[in-house]
Amino acid sequence: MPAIKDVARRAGVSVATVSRVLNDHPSVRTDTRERVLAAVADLGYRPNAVARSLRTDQTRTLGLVISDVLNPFFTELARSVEDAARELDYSVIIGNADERPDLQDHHVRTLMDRRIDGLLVSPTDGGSPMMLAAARAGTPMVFVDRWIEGEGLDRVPVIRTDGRGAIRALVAHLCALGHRRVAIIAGPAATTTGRERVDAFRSALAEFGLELHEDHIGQGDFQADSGRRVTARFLDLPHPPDAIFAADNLMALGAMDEIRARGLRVPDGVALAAFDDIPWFVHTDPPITAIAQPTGALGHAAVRALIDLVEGRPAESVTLSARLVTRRSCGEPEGSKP
Amino acid sequence: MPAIKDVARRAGVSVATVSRVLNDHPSVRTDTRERVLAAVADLGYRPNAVARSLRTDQTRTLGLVISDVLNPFFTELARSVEDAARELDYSVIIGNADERPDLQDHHVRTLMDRRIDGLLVSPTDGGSPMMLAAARAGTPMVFVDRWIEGEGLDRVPVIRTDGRGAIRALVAHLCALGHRRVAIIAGPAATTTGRERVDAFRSALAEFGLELHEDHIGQGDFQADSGRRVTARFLDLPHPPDAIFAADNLMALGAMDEIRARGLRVPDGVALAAFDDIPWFVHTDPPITAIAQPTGALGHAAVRALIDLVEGRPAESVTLSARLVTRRSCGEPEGSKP
DNA sequence: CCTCCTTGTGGAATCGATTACATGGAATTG
DNA sequence: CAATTCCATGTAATCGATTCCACAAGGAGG
Repeated sequence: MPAIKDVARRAGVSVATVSRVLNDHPSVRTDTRERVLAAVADLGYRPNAVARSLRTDQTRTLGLVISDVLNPFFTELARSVEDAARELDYSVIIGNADERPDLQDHHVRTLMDRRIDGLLVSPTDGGSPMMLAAARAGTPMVFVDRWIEGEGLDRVPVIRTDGRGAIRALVAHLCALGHRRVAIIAGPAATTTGRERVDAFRSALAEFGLELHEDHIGQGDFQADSGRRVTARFLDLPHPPDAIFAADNLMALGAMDEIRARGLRVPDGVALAAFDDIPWFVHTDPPITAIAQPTGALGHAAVRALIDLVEGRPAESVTLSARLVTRRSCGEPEGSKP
Repeated sequence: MPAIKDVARRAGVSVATVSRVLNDHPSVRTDTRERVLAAVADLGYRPNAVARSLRTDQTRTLGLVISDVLNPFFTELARSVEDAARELDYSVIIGNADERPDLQDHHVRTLMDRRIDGLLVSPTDGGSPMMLAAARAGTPMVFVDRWIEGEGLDRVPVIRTDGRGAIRALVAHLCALGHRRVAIIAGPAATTTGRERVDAFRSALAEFGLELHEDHIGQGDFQADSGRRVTARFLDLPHPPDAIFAADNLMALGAMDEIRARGLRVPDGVALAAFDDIPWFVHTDPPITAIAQPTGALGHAAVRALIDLVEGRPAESVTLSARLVTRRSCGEPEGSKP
């Protein structure tokens, strides 16, 4: 693989001149520039990004650590992050934490070792030593979707969506359809989104004069299996709920599984709704009512904030709004009854 | 961020000694080693991977270029590749080509610029100049799932799954359930998997005395929308098929959509099956019969082959077998009739 | 006691780029 | 026409590691 000195030799100039041509520095005579460009083309030369990074102390690379690649919400997020970054000539390295704090730390560590310019994290868990270290070391850092608190982390912008409005709309929808005993499959209490969604749900219910009974809060871990388990517990209750809200898409799928395994139908046996909309919800039976996050906007905003930080500009937290997508899993949509 | 010379200063030794400790070279006195290690811990020093890569000419990084991150098959593949690589102390940088040759080339180029040690590709399209260049430059390279032909590419190992057996089983299953007019939603002819699946399907049908009519071959592009379009065309035929086989999961979803939009039911109105099994197929109505690839094994085998190449050992192509997962979308499973 | 080998360590070259500074020639100006 | 400025280019330092080579000290063997 040719290096800059090979190009220099072939063009009959010094490496400095080649470098100047490559970074289009103004003071290079046109004919020299052309000679260099010709040599570059002849040799198929491509600058070594490793060497360049060492010298300039920037990699034009962003790290993205997500909690679960297999969750369509996160792969959509990753995709939009990559799109946004590419437009600004940055690359993205994705690390999948698989909801495991140790893996999350592993990825943050290797990303830091690679001297990425900035870090985008959707943290799995509260206590991450490497992330604190990264923040303290002054690495530009932005949280997406979830965030954690900690010393030195209060300056980190958070790009997230506020589900309160949509959750309120969902509760209104459930009420309108006559559901009264509603339950929630919550996410891990260690995650902000886990806690928030329960809170929002509880207060929305209160507004409608309903109560969220302790028995009707199930602890899940954002994975399908936990949705199944929690739903089983709900359905075994002497007074089972008539509507279940899952705090993420995977747990909703698990819930659906369990409901169907018991020969119940959605929504007649029990209504179901989920946080995080995904393409597959259209195709399930029945299509699932869900709260959709503006994933694309989230990714773009996160990249913009991070690059602002990277390039020395201040960045601010952004909160977008989720919206309710009504389908048939809670009962017939309003307009469609005779 | 501390560099090796800071550690050296603090430990009162030269950088050479620090480097030796870090790479545990044997000839370092125990007490020196401890002094250095203490300095490393005190400063929270981490070696700069960029500098190390420049010097050693290896990045311990693999590139993975896939055709569509939003397709669960590929995200599962990416996940297993990352798992396998991590076990061998390699990182993975994923590039999403989005089924676009230009994006694929972009990713191959930036990965090469970063001097990754090896390249894993599931190519989108036949004519990729950068991939040919990479192969010619001697970059270790392995194809997964799909592959392309070309000068210099015949030495590239291919890690794939052979669907013939499973497709034969699927055809047998369809026949047993009384389907006779079967159709296929094919993938792009430019991809090997696109062509292969049609061929295998056609010859399996022939074995059972059935013919694959020209009208019953629809051209898709591995995206949901194309599945919908092709299915619409099938159902508008004077003699519409009574079973549809989609060459990938996304197109199957599109097909399901169209079928349902017309008020038809699966499998009574028309049977449906897909290549590539995904978790969601369990949850659709009805659950979809699919051909499952051993994705985890595929990823592991691909990484193993690539690292063999990287470390100078020879590597061979591997072909695994897919298997049929019978669910209810083609009719009641055999044993369940009274 | 001298030579030879081993062991532990430091000095300096090196990887491939970028960039401050030096330099020589042409152009501009008084 | 001499002095000054500017333009195009080259020389060399630098980034942070690894590693070859040199060298000093200490032990073994004759």
